[in-house]
Amino acid sequence: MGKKSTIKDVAKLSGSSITTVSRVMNKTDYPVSQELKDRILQAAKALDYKPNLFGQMLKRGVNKEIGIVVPNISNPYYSQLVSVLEVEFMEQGYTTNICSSFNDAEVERTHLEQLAQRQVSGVIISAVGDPEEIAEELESENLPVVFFDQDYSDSDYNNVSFNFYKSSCIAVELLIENDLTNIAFLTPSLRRKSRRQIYQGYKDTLDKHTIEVNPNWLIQLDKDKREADDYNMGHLLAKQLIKNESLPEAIVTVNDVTAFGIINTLVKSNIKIPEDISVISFDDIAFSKMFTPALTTMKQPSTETGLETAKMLLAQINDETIEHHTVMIEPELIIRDTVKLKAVK
Amino acid sequence: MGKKSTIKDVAKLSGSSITTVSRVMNKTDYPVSQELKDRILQAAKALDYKPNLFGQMLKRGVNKEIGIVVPNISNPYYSQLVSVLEVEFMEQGYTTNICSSFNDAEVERTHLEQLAQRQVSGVIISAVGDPEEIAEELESENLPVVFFDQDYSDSDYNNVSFNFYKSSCIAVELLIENDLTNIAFLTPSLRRKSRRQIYQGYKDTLDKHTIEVNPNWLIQLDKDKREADDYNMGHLLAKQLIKNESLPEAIVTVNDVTAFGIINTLVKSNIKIPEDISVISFDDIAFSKMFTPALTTMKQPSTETGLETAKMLLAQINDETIEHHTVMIEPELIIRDTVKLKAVK
DNA sequence: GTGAAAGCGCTAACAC
DNA sequence: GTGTTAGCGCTTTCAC
Repeated sequence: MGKKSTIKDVAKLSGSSITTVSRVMNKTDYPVSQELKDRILQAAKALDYKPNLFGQMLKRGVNKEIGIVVPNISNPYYSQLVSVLEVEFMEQGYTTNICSSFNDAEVERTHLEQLAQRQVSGVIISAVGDPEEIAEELESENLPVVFFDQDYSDSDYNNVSFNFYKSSCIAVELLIENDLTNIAFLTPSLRRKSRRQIYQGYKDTLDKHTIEVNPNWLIQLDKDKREADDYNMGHLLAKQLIKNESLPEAIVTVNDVTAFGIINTLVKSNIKIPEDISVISFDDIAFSKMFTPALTTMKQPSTETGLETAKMLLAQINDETIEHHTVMIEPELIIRDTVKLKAVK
Repeated sequence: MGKKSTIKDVAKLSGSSITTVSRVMNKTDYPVSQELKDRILQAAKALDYKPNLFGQMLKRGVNKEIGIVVPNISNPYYSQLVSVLEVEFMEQGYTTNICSSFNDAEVERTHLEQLAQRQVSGVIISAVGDPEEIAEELESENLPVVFFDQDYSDSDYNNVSFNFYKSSCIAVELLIENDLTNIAFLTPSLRRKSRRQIYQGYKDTLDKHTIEVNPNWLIQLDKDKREADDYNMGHLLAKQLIKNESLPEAIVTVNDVTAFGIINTLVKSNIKIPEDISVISFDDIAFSKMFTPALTTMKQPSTETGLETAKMLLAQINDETIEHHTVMIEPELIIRDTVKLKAVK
């Protein structure tokens, strides 16, 4: 009750030595007589002995713990993904340490430093700071790291990312196939690489079909607007769109929550979705199927992403390969009710 | 690069002793000549020295880390709340350790044991296992703990919970005020105490107005259905309701996601919300305002809950009071579009 | 089979 | 002001 019992207490109570207690507690295959083993186990139970982690770690120098750093755990995409990582690593006997950077490179640095101090076995990160710096820093500490979420496939990192470009092409193709060729692109900003990739897919696909892009149909918000609330971003974006004298037939936007904001604002202005305007976005969060009208979207499978990052990190830890890998997660088109499909003849 | 540098290395390089290095690195107000201090700091930087956490902890015996245990981080209510805790504790110089129990008491036990081993400073938990056992276990290790989410106000724990009963009364009063007196109660199950409290509020308020309760209007699902997916629960509940020859004027249900399932299913059967049936629920998650029709709901403020739990735990840690406290978070009625309001004359 | 003893990196009495 | 040293709880040679 008062003080925590230590290996010494167990040794004393069982009338043996700390060496043997250590051997028994760690279930090594070192030979210990059954009788002594029983006595020690019994003493340990009686004293409610639990090995002090810090004593162990200090000696062993390795910590079976994985650091996970994401921008914000309250974002459903990340919380879903982190949840996958939690069970995956638990099964492999690793503890997880989840940190939110709150989109602040400084906070991120602090977390990374703390993780290094704890001597975690590896780090999985959706970085907000400069990946180059992070990779260098971590690898100088011999910490395996895998990045996800952003596409660094042209650099030399361990990286699992999503094929934003292809995803965007598929989305726009769907629109065009259904005779929706007057297509707007709405985004809070084009700062993130993933968004630029989506935009590129949009442009290239339109080009491919020799469809002229109306320059009014690229709508971005002022860059000084805080990126905090995607829903509100969607609202602002839609209001801006409505100011035009004519409207597009379809809208491509960068994520589901922004799409919700756009659609709700449009509907309030008596614009019917998808009858008047079709909408397609990217993510497929859980709520997208509950939304009215149910969202047509390009699925970015968080489960698969989680599984792949975990697998990659574990490989790094176990095989100690220095080689870096990139895995690209492929999109899946989820057709629901926000894109007006051409009537089948 | 190769090995991590230790306090010894710094002492050697700076030509001083490990004691002084320790003193300088810990920024104690112990007097050290400016000149030596500079030399040490410089050496530390050159070697990229970071104190080994385990060495420190072993010596100090305290760990400025808080354990947070929730059923599932992927649930938006919890991820939101955990996010609040993260920033709150970060500001106080504590690290957080977030664990999901996945509604499994066994997993929860394991997490708690690990947290105890790490000698965290305290634990915040939304328990799935027996709180009595948990409290006893943790307090025998001198670990302050505060429970949230469930109402243990009649027991002697540190506890911040939500006034489910009052919340339910307010919800039902709103319905009655608007001449909606034929009210159904739909719930996945009545196993959790919080749900029984909501049910009790429903019954008592109806009683108070001497409104007869149609026994068909209490709908629960078979207890062997897994509680995993509230949305699907809502779907099942609504299907069951529709089987009746007549329909209620209003529905009370236990959380927003279940309400989404109910409403979408009703709408598919050409029942108009709120014209034909009004719906009110509990939570006010972020999506409730995005949903169509926007949900009328009793807000269970996760931010306030997070702030209160953090405050309570910090008080326990710092004041070392043994006294237990209970804080009740009060509900807030959020009127949106799912309850048909009586026309004002 | 078992245990004594060294030492992981650090802090804090205690000298000087 | 500065350094020596004991020891936190544990694992692991090494000797018996």
